[in-house]
Amino acid sequence: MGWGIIEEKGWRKGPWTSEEDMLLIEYVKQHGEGRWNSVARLTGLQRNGKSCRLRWVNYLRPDLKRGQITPQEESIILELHTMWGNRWSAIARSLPGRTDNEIKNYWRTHSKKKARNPSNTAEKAKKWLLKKQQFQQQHQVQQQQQEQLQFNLDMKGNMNLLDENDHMAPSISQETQEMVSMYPNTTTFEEGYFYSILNANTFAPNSSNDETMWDGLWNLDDVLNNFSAASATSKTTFHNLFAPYC
DNA sequence: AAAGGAGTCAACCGCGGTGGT
DNA sequence: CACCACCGCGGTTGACTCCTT
Repeated sequence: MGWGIIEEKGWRKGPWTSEEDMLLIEYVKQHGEGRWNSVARLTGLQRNGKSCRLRWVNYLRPDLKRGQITPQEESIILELHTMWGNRWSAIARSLPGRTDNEIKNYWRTHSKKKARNPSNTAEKAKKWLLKKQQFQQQHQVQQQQQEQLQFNLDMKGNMNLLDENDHMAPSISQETQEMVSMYPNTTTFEEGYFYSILNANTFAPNSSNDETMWDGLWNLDDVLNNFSAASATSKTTFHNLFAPYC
């Protein structure tokens, strides 16, 4: 690729030096982000606009988060990639402090691991979303029937009617009934479903001992971390993510 | 300890979109 | 409308580091 060389138009290529970084930071301080092609002219930096923008966006920006991707971020990346595919910049916008390049690299690294691993995360995610849809449909039917029941009760003013109508319980799947009845405090699909798999172990953990962090996402420990350990942030994040698609 | 392979990350390239002239 | 410059995005590459044998 020719690292550290001067190309024909006079632009430097390859790794950035600390001096170059300082020049670029100073430029952004004075002029703000953008107009990257002016950087060379105004600072004497021998880098083209593209290179400057990339360096700033991926490395020098002060709001960048350093360090490893957290399990929460990991779960968001997984879900968003399931929905949006390789739209790294869109995914990055949902993860403050992370860059598209970082997420892309992370995904590639972990998808390589997954390629060698027989368990299929994408399939699991699809199943998960499908179950969510089924749950929502069934829950909607249930709610409608409950509203109808309440309406009847109100009309007749007879509370005893409740018992008589018990046999008319909505015909939801056994799985969903369990989910709702066993975890009455759950108010969302995510909570109910993940609590349910804690018991039912729907996605049986892969027997391989060498599971990666990526696969670990679907293991119960992470389910607990993400949804049941009073992680309001996590729940809110998921609600925000899914709300536009519901 | 050394060599080779695997993993990680920064940076480049090409392409398409957008806005100005 | 056409052209051009700029910008942003996704794919890819290569250097460096870590791990395994």
